[in-house]
Amino acid sequence: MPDVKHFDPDAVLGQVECVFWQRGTTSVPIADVVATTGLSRSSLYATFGGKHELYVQALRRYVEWRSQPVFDRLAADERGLPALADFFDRLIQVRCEGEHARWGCMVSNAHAGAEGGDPQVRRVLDLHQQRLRTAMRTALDVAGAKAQVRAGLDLQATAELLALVAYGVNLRSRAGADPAELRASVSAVLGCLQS
Amino acid sequence: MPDVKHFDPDAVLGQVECVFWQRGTTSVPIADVVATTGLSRSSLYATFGGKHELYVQALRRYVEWRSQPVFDRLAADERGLPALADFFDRLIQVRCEGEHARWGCMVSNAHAGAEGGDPQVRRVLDLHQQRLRTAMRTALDVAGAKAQVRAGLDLQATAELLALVAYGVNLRSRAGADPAELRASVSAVLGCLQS
DNA sequence: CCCAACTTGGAATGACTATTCCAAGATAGC
DNA sequence: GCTATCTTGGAATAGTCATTCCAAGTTGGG
Repeated sequence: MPDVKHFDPDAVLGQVECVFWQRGTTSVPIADVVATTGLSRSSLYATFGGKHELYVQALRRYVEWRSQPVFDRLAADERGLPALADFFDRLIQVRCEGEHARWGCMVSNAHAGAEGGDPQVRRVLDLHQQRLRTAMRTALDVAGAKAQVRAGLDLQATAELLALVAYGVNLRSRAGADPAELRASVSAVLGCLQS
Repeated sequence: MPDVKHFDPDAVLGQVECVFWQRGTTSVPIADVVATTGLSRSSLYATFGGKHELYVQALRRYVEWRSQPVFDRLAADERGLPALADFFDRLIQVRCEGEHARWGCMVSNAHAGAEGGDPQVRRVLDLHQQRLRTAMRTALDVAGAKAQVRAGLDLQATAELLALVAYGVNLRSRAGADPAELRASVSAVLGCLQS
């Protein structure tokens, strides 16, 4: 005989994700979350728990819904080096224009903020890093098999390097970096890998 | 006939810089700054203004005292590619061990936080980025003149790339990245540049 | 149609925050 | 040593924050 929820928890979590993504966690009062989602404090606390648990759930949603599909696309792209170029092109585009322009990456932002101190958050950050590196590595393996990259390259270290570059793009885009310059930097590193 | 200050403002600013560097700005109550510096609220406000102005001054101090000397050393190092390797070696070491281990870079941290929204902060961030890129470019020019790097390299884009890698190192080090992996990534990019 | 179980909105709470203010203390020139 | 002027410490203020609580409303099975 329980009453049913009058809203869609996952849709709400998506809105919360956007707020925290753009503005971080400490600078968003719970009142703003209430205003954004349209539901009341009671419903928020009853459904998601406190502010911190809400943030963690939003961060997890970001990794699963925003990052993972992009990583999957990269890993599934059989073109090798062009797949990597495509990944970075899309990344820079998302970071610099459109709905989420200049928001950076929610995971990158969490690295720098006080959120990173929390063990739960740290685990999500590590998961994200591992998945990104794995996707990079997969694409690099394809590129290696196609002899698109120089022989004798340390593919694992290169995968990690490309992940670092992605983090750099995320960071600088938030501060208003010129997308053309970012693209040139990516071209520089991908060009260097080329055989 | 004025009384003289009973403390050294610059030494105090150094302490404040460390607190904000490690913990960010929003998660540090002014009470903690008072406790760290040992002086009173009155003296803090009278000398530096409010919390935000204090943060900006600390950030500026960080750029001038922490970043700039490192950039200068890089730009003055006439070895070319080894100078860049040395820069990254020292960077990773500072970020992963010693007094400031896992603090990241105060400027990188500011990129991701809510601080980046402030125009004054943004200007410091851009200044830092420009100086870092310039130092990288200088070292790359030397490397180019010595024919240490591949011909036909876009040196400006490569300088920007290396800056992005540095930001990536700063970010990941804060989340506990393995210094050996970071070093391998740096080796990968520097190895690629080599002729 | 009724009722138990849940949701909801909004007010209330209590802790914490940045900032200001004032009386007391310290200084350096005269 | 005296005094004008600044510094200092701590209390006071006003605002904001996350969280809790309760009365009223809503649901769906019997």
